[in-house]
Amino acid sequence: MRPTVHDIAAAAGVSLATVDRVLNQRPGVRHVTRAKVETAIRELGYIRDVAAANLAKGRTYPLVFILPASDNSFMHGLNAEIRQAVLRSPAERTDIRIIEVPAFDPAALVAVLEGLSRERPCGIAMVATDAPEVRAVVDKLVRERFPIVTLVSDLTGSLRHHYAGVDNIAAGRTAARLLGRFLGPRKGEIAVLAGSMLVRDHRERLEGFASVMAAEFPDLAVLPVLEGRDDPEVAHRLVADALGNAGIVGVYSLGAGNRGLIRALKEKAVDRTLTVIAHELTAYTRAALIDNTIDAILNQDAGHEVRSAIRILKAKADGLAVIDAQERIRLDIFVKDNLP
Amino acid sequence: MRPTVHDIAAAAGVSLATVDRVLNQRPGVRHVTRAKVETAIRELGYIRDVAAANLAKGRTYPLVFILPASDNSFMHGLNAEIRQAVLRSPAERTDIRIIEVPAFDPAALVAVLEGLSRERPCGIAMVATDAPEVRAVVDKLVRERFPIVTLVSDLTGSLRHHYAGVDNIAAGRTAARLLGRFLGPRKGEIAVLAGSMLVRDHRERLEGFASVMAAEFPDLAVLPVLEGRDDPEVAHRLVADALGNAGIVGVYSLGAGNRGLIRALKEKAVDRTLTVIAHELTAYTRAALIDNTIDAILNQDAGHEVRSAIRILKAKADGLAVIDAQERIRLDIFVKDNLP
DNA sequence: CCAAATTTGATGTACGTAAATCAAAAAATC
DNA sequence: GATTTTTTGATTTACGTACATCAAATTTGG
Repeated sequence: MRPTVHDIAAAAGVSLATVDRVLNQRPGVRHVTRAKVETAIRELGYIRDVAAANLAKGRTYPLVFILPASDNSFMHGLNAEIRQAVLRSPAERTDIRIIEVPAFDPAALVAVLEGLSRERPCGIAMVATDAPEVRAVVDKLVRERFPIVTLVSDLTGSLRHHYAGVDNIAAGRTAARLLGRFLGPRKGEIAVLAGSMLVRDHRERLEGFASVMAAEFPDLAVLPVLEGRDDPEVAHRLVADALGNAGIVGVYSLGAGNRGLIRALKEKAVDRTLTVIAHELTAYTRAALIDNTIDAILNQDAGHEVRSAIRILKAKADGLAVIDAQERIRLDIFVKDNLP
Repeated sequence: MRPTVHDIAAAAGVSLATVDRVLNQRPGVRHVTRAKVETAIRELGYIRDVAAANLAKGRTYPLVFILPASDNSFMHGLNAEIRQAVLRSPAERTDIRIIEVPAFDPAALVAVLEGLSRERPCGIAMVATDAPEVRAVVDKLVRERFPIVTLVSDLTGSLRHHYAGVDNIAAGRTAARLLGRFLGPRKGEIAVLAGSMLVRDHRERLEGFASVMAAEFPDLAVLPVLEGRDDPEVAHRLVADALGNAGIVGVYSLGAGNRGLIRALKEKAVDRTLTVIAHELTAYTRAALIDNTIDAILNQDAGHEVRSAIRILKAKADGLAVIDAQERIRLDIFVKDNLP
């Protein structure tokens, strides 16, 4: 049987009340007594029964998710996964609120974060916009002991406790490797379609992609990035235009707006053997993978990201450890044979 | 606030004791009364607080993991992950026991399962050996209300509640697709190294591999399977011999014993451009991926499989639902750029 | 209608922890 | 040494559920 507070009290030769004072860092305990209790805790290997404690406290975990108000499949999916988590709230003792902020707007994000400082949720998960002022508020909140995890898009250099998302540089590198290997001995040019180079994850994917391309596939030339603003219409136009260039042998789509990409490919490239790699598994990209318009899809599992963020925020709020391997967000690679 | 047993009692106009009798299926309640209580439960949307219930019951979950006594990296890793879970037992209220049985020995497995029928653990996770007599005991145990999940290797056609492992047919198909695409226009022969065709997961991988190869890559001929018995020495000999055939352009290693494969490749194929795809990420395959001896690794995450099996067995024991998406075991694809 | 059997209610204890109260003891201050 | 302050102990209640006991009410059988 694992030891209880009673065992600690007996071992330390103090009363239950004193043990409680030490455990919950209440005042009114001398240093020597505190030390005695802490020794007993260590020696008996006491671990607080979190379930019993939460029951006694009637504790819930008020969590806030901050998302950009972007109208693309991925953000919709992420939103849906959070709402799924809300349905599980009773069992998980969570109390989840979603706040949408204008996309690419650091000031708005900062304002929301400042507001939360007063509201005192027990954890914050946010899709970070990469800007110095955001970093500053995040660091301030972390110093005020708010657990914060970044979601999907990280805020490097900040004090955030954890990043629940994929390694985007590795994703770009992987895309380059697959594209390069799929193309084999062919020479030619590669079109890259991104959302915006102002978004950190897109920049990182491109960075990883370009570096592997340059180093390992010198026969393939990466063309200047097409910025489709994650909009299917814009993407369609840009790709359709680009495909006028007969030297293009491959396409890497590292952002959203794949619906436009797919349409352009079907119109313009029926007779050509383009190799195409895209990000994010949606109904559209899935269909395109099956009908061979796309050759591979790189994906991050939004459900895993949300569940992981919740687990981590709860653990941080309780000062508990997490299982690192469980919280690593993988880069899923799909070809038509391993679709879920 | 979510409703409690008290609310149910009040709503149904009965006492707490009666609600308790209904909830825990104790005798001594008339049909009409039972129906009243059940209606109240439904209408208030009552969900039992599992944490509080477990606290009151002093409940633990005695779980049994049955593994083959195979001496390969994957099984060692699986074993290690279970021991990690044992370390978390206090917090998770589990009580995990590992039983090793001789590999490929249905009779031994059946004997162990029969024994468990008396011991009454609240859940069983097993690496299944695919044999009719095993299926029969598993079905018998399921009918006796034991939660059972198969781990890594499934027992299709049985009544097991869940399979915590990858889709091996899809894995084989994926390997074929990657190999075929990596080889591009090259023609030649493909060597396949397996452990044993008596093991279901190996048979399935081969089946998936061969079908995609035949259907989509007619220029690549799959050679007869080399059965390396998951033994590095045997694998080394077989592969070294096979590489005498200059027509071989690719290798698919779908089992264990990759240490032998890698050694043979480094000795015999320095001057050749073989494309190699192997299963299971270990220290050896990882190194080989990095030094370009292997081109891609397909992997199943043993840690995820173990944690998933535990979650599912606990949920089944409590009659709770699971999050399906969370329990899907993915086929991880690693190239040198997305190694964890 | 009475006795026996069944069903229901009332109540208490327990699980491990949190949190509060009040009294008692010890330490610090003058 | 008396007084104030700080520290500690003892005890109680609560969280939501499980489970046991005993009494009371209701139903059933004869």
